[in-house]
This record gives sequence, C-alpha cells and structure tokens, in this order.
Amino acid sequence: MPENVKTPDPARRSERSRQAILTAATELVSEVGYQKLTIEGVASRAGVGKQTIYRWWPDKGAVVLDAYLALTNADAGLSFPTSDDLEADLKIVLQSTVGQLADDSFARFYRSLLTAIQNDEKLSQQLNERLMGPWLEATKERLRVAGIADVDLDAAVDMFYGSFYYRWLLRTGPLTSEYCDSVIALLLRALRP
Amino acid sequence: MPENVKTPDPARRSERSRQAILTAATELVSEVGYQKLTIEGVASRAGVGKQTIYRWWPDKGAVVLDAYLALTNADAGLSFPTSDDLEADLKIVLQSTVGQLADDSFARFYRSLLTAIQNDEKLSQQLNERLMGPWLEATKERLRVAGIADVDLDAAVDMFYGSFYYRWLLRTGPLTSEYCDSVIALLLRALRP
Amino acid sequence: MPENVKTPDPARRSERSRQAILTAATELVSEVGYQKLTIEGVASRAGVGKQTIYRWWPDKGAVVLDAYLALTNADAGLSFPTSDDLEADLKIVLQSTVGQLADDSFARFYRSLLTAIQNDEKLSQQLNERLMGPWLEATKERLRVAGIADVDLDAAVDMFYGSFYYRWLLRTGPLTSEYCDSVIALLLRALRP
Amino acid sequence: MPENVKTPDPARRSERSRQAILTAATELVSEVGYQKLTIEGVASRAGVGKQTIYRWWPDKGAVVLDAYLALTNADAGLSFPTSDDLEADLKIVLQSTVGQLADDSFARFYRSLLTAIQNDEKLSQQLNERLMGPWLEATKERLRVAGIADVDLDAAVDMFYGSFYYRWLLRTGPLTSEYCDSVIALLLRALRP
DNA sequence: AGGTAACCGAGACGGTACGTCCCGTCTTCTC
DNA sequence: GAGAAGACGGGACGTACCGTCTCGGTTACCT
Repeated sequence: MPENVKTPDPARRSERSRQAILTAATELVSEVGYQKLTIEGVASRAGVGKQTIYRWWPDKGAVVLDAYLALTNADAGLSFPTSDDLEADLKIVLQSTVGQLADDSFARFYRSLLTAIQNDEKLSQQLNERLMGPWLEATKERLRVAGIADVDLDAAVDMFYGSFYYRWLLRTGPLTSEYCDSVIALLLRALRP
Repeated sequence: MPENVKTPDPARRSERSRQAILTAATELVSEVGYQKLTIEGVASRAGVGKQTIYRWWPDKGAVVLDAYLALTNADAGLSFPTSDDLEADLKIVLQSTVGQLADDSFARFYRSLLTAIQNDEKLSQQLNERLMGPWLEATKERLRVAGIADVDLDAAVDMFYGSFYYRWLLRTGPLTSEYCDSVIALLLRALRP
Repeated sequence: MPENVKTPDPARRSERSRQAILTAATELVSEVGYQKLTIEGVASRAGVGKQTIYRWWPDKGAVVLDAYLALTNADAGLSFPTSDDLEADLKIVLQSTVGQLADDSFARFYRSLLTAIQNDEKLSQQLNERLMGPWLEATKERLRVAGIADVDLDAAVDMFYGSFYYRWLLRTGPLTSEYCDSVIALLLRALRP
Repeated sequence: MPENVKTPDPARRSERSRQAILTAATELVSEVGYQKLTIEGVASRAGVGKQTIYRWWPDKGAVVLDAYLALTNADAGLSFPTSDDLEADLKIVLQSTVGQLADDSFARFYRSLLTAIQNDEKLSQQLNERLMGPWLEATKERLRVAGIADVDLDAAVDMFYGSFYYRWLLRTGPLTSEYCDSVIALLLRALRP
C-alpha cells in the first residue's frame, strides 16, 4: 500500500507560523463569521503563505476547530464544579455557558464551529473527542456522584444541554437566567426518585 | 416616500420557473449539501436564468428554505397527534422525527437549512414563524391538554426536542428507539406532579 | 461528435474590454517583457476580470499576438515600396526595419512575440498567415517585377530578412546602416544574372 | 573592498551533482520545453537539493546553456570542413545543421536556448563567446581561404546562416535539401567576382 | 586524529501567478 | 415586462514554483 500523499515533517514545522495562523483565524471568525472567512484572509493577516496553511490543515473547518481548541485550552482548567449542592452546581454551569454565549464575538466563533461540523464528520468526531465528549462525561459523573441512578444519564445530559443549544441555534427564544432555573428545575424533577 | 427598490410584479411571475427552481434546489441540496450548492447550479439544472432566481429570492439560504417549505407543505397534514395517551403521542412524534432524519437525503437537507440560519437571522425568523414556532406551540398545547400545569412549558418542549437536535447536530450519539423512550420517560417524570 | 467546449458568443463580446486588454498587454510587454508579463497583470491594468481574458484567448501568447496585430494594423498601409529603383526600395525596407528595432519598447515587444512563437505552433501559423507570409510574398513580387528570374526567390528573401533577424535575435552584432548596405549589395550580386 | 557576495568554493563542488543536474536539465528541456522546465523539476530528477542549483547557477537559463554546452562539447570536434571545394564544404555544414534540427529532441533544446537568450543579455553574450562567435569566425576564415575578398564577410555569413534560422524559428517553410542548394547557389553568386 | 567549516539532500517558508468556479450585476434578445 | 442566456468585474479557490532559509549528515581540509 504505497502512500502517495506527501506528508510534511512536523519536526520542521514553524511554531511562529502556527500561532499566527490560529490567532488570525480566531480574530477573523469573530469579525466576519465562518462563511466569509477565507484561507487567503487568514494567510494574509497571519503574514503567511497560503501553502503553509494547506500544508498543515485540510480545510478552513480544521483551522477554525484548532483555533477554538487553542483558545479554550488556553483558558485551561475547565472542570465541572463539585460542591455538595447539585442544583447550585448545575446553575453555575448553565449560567457560565449563557455568559459565554452572550459575548457576541465568542458566540459567532462557536456558531461557526457548529456550522463547520455539519459538513464534515471527521471534524465533528474531533470536536467530540477533544471537547464535547469529556464534558458530557464529566456531567454524567457529577450526576452519579449525586446519587442519581436508575436513569438514562445520556438522555438526561442531552436534555440538559440540548435545551440550551436548541434555543440558541434555532433562535426560538432568549437565554435568560429564568430559563436556566426552569430547565434545572425540570431536570431535577426528572432525576429525583 | 419613493421606493427605490425595484419590486417585480408577482402577478407576472412564472409558476413553471418557480417550481423548477425549488425542485432543482431540493435535489442539489440533498446531493451536494448546502455549502457546495450554487445559484448557478440551481439555475442551470432548473433551465432558468440566474436573474430569475435573484429577482425572487435574496440569496441561496432563502431558496433552500422555500424549497424545504414546499417539500414539507406538500406532505401537508402536520398536526400533533391527539389521542388520550400522552406518552404514546410523544413517542409517535419522536419516532417520526427519527425516521425522517434516518433518510440521508432529508437529513442533509435539514442540516443544510440549520446551517443556513446560523448566518442569517432573517432566515432564522422565517423558519421559526412558519415552521418551528407553530410546531412548538402545538406541542405545548398538547401538554396543556394533558393537564400539565405549574411548569415552564417552553423549557419543557426545548428539553424534549433539544435533546434530539443536540445529539443529531453534534453527532454525540445515535438516535435509537431506546433513546426516544428514555427521553420521554424523563420528560414525563419531570412534568408529572 | 459532440462539442463539449463552451464557445462564448462573439456577438456579446465587449469591445471596450477587448480594447483595454490589448492596450494593457501592449504596454506591459514593452515594460516588463514577455516572460514577466502575467495574465493577472493585464487583467488588473485593463480593469477587467481574468475570466474575460481566458474566455477569448487561450493563453498569454495569443493575447500578445493580437496586441501586436492591433498595433501594426493600426499603422495600416504597410505596402512594399515600388519605385523603379530596386536597390533604393530594398534599402527603404531594411532601414525602416532597423529603425523600428532601434525603439527599445518595440524591440522588446517584437522579441516577446518571437519568443512566444517558439513554444506554440498554432501561434506561429497565425503570425505567418497574417503578417510574415503576406510580407514575404510582397517582397518576392517586388523582385519578380524587377525582372529577377531563374532564382529561388524563397531562399533569396530568407537570406535578405534572415541576415537581420539572425543578428538581432542572436545579438551577434549591431544593426547599422552600413550593414544594410552590405546585405543589399550581396543580395543584388546574387540576383543579377 | 569587502566582497559581500558569498562565493562558494569551486574546489568542494560535487561533480556528481553537477553532472546529474546537467543531465536532468537536458532531458527535461527536450521533454517539456524551456518554459515548462522548472528548477524544482530539475532538482527533483537530479536527486539534488534546490540550493545546490542556485549555488552554482543564477537562473534556469544558465543551467540550460551549460547543459547545451556539455552536450555539444561532448560531441566535440566541431571544426569547419576544409576540402578544396568550397561549395561542397558549405553543403556539408548546412546539411549537418538541417540534420540536427530534424531531431525533435535536439530542436526543442536548441529552440529553448534561443528563447532563453531573448530575455537575458548576459546569457546571450556567453552563447556568442563560447559557441556562435567561434563558429562564425571559422566560417569567415573558410571563405577567406577560398579567396573571397572585397566583400563584407560578416554580412555574408549572416545571410548564410540567417536564412536557415529565419525559416526555422519563424516556421515559414521546411528545411529541405533543395533549400540548402538554393541558399548556397545564391551565396556563391554573391561572393564570386 | 579531531574539529570545523562547507557542501549536500531535503524541504518548510513567504510569496506570486496560475487557471477555475462562482458571485451578483448588467445587457440582449424572445415570448 | 418577465424570462433564458450568458458576458462582465471581481474575489477566492487550491496548486505549482519561485528564491530564501533552516536543518541534520557527510565530506574534506586544517590544525
């Protein structure tokens, strides 16, 4: 099975260029959105040749994902809160999410990412492995710790986060603090025995 | 107040062209997806001048939405089931949704639509007014009829549908029949007093 | 034999664009030479989309040829001089050629054309049909009128013009007035019985 | 006066690489022509780093010239024939030239070389010094030996060779044996008193 | 004999131009 | 006046090479 694809040598990769590209992508996706973001635009702002982007990423979706991961990993320690009050912990998580999405720049970025995913299963997998998956698992673990059992936890966390994503992606309503409370209240009623 | 915008006369509009365009758009969005769908491609397949499309729709998002509406309205009778068994009715609705999304062609179409609205608030509004809104309202009404009260129904229906959209859009898991059951079970536990 | 090639409709061709392209090409070939002339450069200077060039010409060689033809046809009435003094007529022609080639801008243009020809037989044919051929024929006719016979006129005119092209293209020596005289003297000795 | 230009040490030059480069260039110029020949292509086929080419040659024109010289020097003994029959000697030379140009591979190579010198005066000078000049001088000497005098020999040899180059470069006609005879006949008539 | 400087292969880099695909507008001609 | 057709100025695509620049590795000279 002869590999015809020229695979560049990661050892020789320019860290400076990589950073510049991710930064430029981050800025541009916030400024103009995913659809209007162009590889040429990223290359130009990063002061980089287009080929340097195409050498390391297959398409703009991959660049945007990497840019997002670089951004969130920078924020780093995103662990699920673990007090002894489940309701309070859930509220913290939702409010924090709502807070982030209220930032227009971040919102545009995140929306772009989810848009990109729709046409690229590989990208979607990566996002799940490196971001959504761990987070969903952490959420389920928090529920288990709270003594929740005899319940399909996967469905539970999907309802928990899904309600928010649904509202936000389809723009069927605003993400208010009251909405957080309602969702949490309903969830807890569903989970309590 | 002179209107500068050239508003074409809808009376003279060619129904034949309109149909051809919507059909072409429907086919193409299923075949190549939203991103790779082009106005020129639609015009060409529809045997129509590009101007005819630009005259009646502002952009490809609008065409795709119209194509989708034409498709679902054709199926017509989309009313929420109203037996005396709420659980059964909810199951019917979810299973039917799951069934539709299992059709690759439809799934690509629907995914395209949701992609399109991410970058176009006007489109999003239209979709909500003409499709999502009425359906959400019908769902809430069905719950009210079942005697559900003292509960934030908006949050409830968001959790109901959101769980599915979340799984499907983020591809965090498969949409199985068991998953439907789990979601409905949780929802009913949350709604029952 | 189905023609798959999209042949644009010449009737709809924009004369304004055609002129702008030929003018831009003429200027650029004089300024930077053939090798460094780019389609993008021509399009940009002409205020024209690249596609408009690619629609009507197969490559930059064809554009340069057309530009050259437009230039010389503009000068128009290029007919071989016909006095009753053959030597004088030949001298007029050579001196005029030498004069043109002394103009750096024209020289670069002409050199470009001959360069382009070397890698494109079709181009070469066109040049011969529309420029070199008629001119060689006119030269031969002038010799016939002067009563030259029993001689291979094709070889004679090739020696006449070839000597100049040879010097000029290979840069083996300067094109002086004395050189003209020498060539003509030799040619006449070869032709006189 | 400090020399800023990095002059590599010729003593350390790799003869193996030099040969490989010239061979690769020779092959490629015959295969794809001068315009489509690339430094990267030569380096790749020669199994050589690009820098090794740029270290020893200023541009691809210089490489092609060197490749040509290596080729012809290999054939070596290029001395003008000197029998006591001038006409026969001239015929030998022309026929040999025609023979070479009939070889498509050589023809493409030679055409490339002449194309290259059009945009590079330095290259042109080198070609004249090392190839054309000596040969023209040898031709003139042969004519002198034959007792030709009172004639501009420079013009004579230009007409001799020029006729052929003219036909060949402009492709105004085929290079046949009869054409050789015609040119020689005319030349001799011009030179004989 | 060991150190070191230069050449070498490889190929990543910032760029320019390629030739193609569409965009949204404009123009022409037909029905 | 709507519609089919498609040319137009323009922007971006993804690719091919440019000429420069590191990066080990391998010579070949010089202490």
